[in-house]
Amino acid sequence: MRKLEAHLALSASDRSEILALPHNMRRLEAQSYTMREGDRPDKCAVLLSGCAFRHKLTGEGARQIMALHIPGDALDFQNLFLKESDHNVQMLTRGLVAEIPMPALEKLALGNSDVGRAILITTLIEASIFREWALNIGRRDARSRIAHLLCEFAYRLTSYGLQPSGTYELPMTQEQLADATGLTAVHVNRVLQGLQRDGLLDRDRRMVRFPSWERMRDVADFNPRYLHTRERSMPGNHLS
Amino acid sequence: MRKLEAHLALSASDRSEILALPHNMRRLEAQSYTMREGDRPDKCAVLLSGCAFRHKLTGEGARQIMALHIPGDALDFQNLFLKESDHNVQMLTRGLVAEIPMPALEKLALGNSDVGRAILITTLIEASIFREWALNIGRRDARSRIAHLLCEFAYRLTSYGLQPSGTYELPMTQEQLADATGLTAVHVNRVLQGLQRDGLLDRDRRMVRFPSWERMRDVADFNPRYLHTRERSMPGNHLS
DNA sequence: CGTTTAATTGAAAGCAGTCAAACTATGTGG
DNA sequence: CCACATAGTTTGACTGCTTTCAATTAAACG
Repeated sequence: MRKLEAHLALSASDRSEILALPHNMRRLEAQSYTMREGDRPDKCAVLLSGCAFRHKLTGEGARQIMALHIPGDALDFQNLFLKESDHNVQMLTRGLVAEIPMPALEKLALGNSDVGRAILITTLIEASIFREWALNIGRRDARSRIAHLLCEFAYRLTSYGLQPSGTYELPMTQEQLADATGLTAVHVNRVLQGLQRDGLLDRDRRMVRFPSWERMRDVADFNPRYLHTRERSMPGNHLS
Repeated sequence: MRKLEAHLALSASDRSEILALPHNMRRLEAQSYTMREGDRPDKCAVLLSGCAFRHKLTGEGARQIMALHIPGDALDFQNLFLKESDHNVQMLTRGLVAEIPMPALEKLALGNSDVGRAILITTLIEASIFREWALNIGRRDARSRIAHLLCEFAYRLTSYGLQPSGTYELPMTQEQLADATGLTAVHVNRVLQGLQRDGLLDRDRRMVRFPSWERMRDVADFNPRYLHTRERSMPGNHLS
């Protein structure tokens, strides 16, 4: 079920230990919070279906989204062992999560070195994504920023084998896209139209398609190295 | 020596295990690299003196700095267990580092759960800093961004007890400051002058002083929660 | 179907960037 | 110890990418 744990590091009977973790399922509506800044993290949600995002607010209320999450992602590894969450995690769509009590998870992380390593690696890859986003927001122009976000999402979806290839649904409003790229919704709209006009992007509602992955990758300045994807063959797609 | 390890979590005989790690000292010049994007990380540098910074480059060569490091920081926890570094770490000033072979460090991290927890917590706090920087770059104006950077550096210096209070040396050029805040050096210069004109900042070379910590904190929208500083009394300073 | 939410469009304003030159430290060699 | 070279800071004028503000249209929802 939560086998995504194992995706990042080899495991054997570790699987059973993970599956033996106490947990309870919860169905969540879009926009509902999994974690709020200031909360004491007492459980770790694992996304089984639906998408989520991670964000912070300035004192003036401006929002910055710093990560997107897809099914299989653990949402609260970032809060392990910390007393107080420093950011928010919210559902993008409705979905299903498994909530694991933090103490049980922490105990397993420390007790089983395979699991501990898998968790560390997962959190380090998340940190790598934060860094790439900082670069994206700080040093690329609007067009590249948005293209980069689209590429990352496409790549993560396909590399985890949930979708065949370059067409997918991006479950975000343009305002959320703006908050993820450090832009305004109005400008996101214009840039999206620009990409479309230049034949880099097809859109219909939330569905997006890249006529050419290579061209999109180039305008996005997208290099998947930072995702540290396992070097295993990725069947049925032409992404690289 | 590298007791900073222990700062973040209780340890006992763990200390000796850490001190027993094989390592060799190295004196590094300013600008020299500790780690380059694409490298296979085979050792972890721990900063004993001097400062360092972490950054990435876009395909066009623009640089984004995403973290600063002060003495006591381990520079390469972010690369533990990863095959290929996704970013660069470079010295800001000349300094001294202790290089620990990754395998030995990884072995200790997995074998000793106190050390493992300390390392996880440290990396999670670093991740939290990346998130705050994304917020800073994406959603604050130039003045707040720079003020925030100055506050973070001041706070981290004092909270680790290396400096008495609000006067310190920021060992960065304005160009580096620009790359850390997603601005240009020219604009950084103007904003710095603006802060000075408004009595928020005193400068002399690389020395900076805040006439009023509170006012600076306010323009910076600085809330140290994200640093997860241990809730212990911080003697001899008035920061909060 | 009416109501709310999201996407679009246009015009105007502004914050930050660009370019280029001048100035000031800092450092090195003679 | 001074002259030259280099790196970093400062200034001015101008440009432009993005934001703002407002209004309109389209889609989503119950």
